[in-house]
Amino acid sequence: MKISSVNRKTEILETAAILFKKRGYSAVTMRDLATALGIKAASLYNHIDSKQQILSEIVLYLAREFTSGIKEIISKDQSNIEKLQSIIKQHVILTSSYMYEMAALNNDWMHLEEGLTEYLELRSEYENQFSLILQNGRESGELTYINEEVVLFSILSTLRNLYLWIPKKSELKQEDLVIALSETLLKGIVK
Amino acid sequence: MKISSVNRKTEILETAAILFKKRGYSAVTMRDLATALGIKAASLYNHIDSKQQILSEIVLYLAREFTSGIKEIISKDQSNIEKLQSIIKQHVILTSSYMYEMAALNNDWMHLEEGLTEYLELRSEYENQFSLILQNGRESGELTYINEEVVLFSILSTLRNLYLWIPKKSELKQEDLVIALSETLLKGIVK
DNA sequence: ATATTAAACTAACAATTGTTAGTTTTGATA
DNA sequence: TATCAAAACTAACAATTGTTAGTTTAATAT
Repeated sequence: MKISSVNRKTEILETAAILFKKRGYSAVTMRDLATALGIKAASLYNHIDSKQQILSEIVLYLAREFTSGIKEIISKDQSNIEKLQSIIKQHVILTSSYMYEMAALNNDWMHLEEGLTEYLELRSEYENQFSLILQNGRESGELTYINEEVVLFSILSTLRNLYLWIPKKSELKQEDLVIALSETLLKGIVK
Repeated sequence: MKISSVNRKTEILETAAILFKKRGYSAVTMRDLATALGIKAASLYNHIDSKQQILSEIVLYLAREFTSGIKEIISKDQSNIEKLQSIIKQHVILTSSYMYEMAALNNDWMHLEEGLTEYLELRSEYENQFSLILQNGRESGELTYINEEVVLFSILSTLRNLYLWIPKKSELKQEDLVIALSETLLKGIVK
C-alpha cells in the first residue's frame, strides 16, 4: 500500500460499514463502495489493499474494543451486578459510536480470512469473562438463575442486537437506555 | 417450471438453507448448491426457477408460520404471561425444526426482491401482536416494565437468535429450554 | 418392447467480480 | 514557477456469476 491519507482510508472504512450493514459483505462490490464515495473502484486501491482488509479492520477493531473493555470491567472492585451494568453500558456506548461497524461484527465475521482466528479467540475470551461474572454473582448470592448458559445467551443476544435498534430510537438518551436495559435484563418483567 | 419431484425440490431448499446459514445468501453460488447435492448447477433449474425463488420460499414460509402462530396464541383464553410462554414455546419448536431456515429469515431477508413487501408486512404484524400482549399484561397488572419497546426488543432478540444456539445445546430438552427461557426473560436474574 | 418423461448432463452466454498496470490530475511545497 | 507525491483516472485481465439451450440418461407406464 502506498503511504496515503489516513482520513481518506477512514472514510472508506466508514462508508463500507454503512453498505455492509445494508446488504452484507458479499453483496457489496468494490464498485458500489467507490460510487458511494464518488470515485472509481480502482482508486480505492490507493488507500486499501483489498476488500478483505476492509472487513478485517472493521471487525477486529471492534472485537478488540469489546474484549479489552470487559477485561477492564472485570478487574474493577465492584459488585457483580454493577459489573453487568457496566457491560450493558459498554455495549450501548460502543454501539452508538459504531452502529454500522457492529453489523459487520455480528453478521460478516464469517467472511474473514486471515483475521478469522483472532476474531474467534477474542469472542471466546469475551464470553468467558462474561460467564465468570455470572458464576461469581451466583456464588456470592447476588444472582439466581436455572441455567447459566441460557442467561448468557439471552443477555448477549439482546446486547449484540442493539445495533439494529438504537438507530430507530435516537430520541431515547443513552443513559435512559442503559437503565431500561438493566431493569429488563436483570429484574425481568413479571410483577 | 416443469412439473417435477416435490421431494427433490424440498431437498434443494433444505440444502440451500444449510449453505445460507454458513455463508449467507449472497456468498452461496448455484454451483456450490449443486455440488452439495451431487449434481451440476444447470440441473437445479429442472426443479426451481431461480436462486431468488429459493430464498423467497424459505423466508416466506417461516414468516407466515410465525405470524399465523402468534395470532392463534393471542386469540386463546389465557393470561398474558401464559401467552408469552406460548410465544417462547413456538420459537423453540419452530427453531428446532427449521434451524437453518431461521438463519435465512434473520439474516437474508433483505435480499428478497418480489417477496420483500410480504415479508415486511408479516414481520410488522408479528411485532404488533407481540406488543399487544405486553400492553395488556401491564394494564391487567401481570407485568411491570419501564419501557415497552426495550422489553419487546430484548425478548425478540433472544428468541430470534435461538437458531445460533440451539444446535450447540442439543442435550438440553426442548421443554427444559422453554422453562429456562421463560424464567430468564420473565423473572430476570437478580435475587 | 416402446413411448414418455423427469432429471440429469455438456456447453455456452452475457454480466459482473476483485484487482492490476499505466496514466493523468491536483494541490501543496520548495 | 517548477517539483513531487497523493489520489484520481482509463482500460483491461482472468475468474466467477446466474441462467439458458439443447442433449442424454434412466426409470416408469403402456
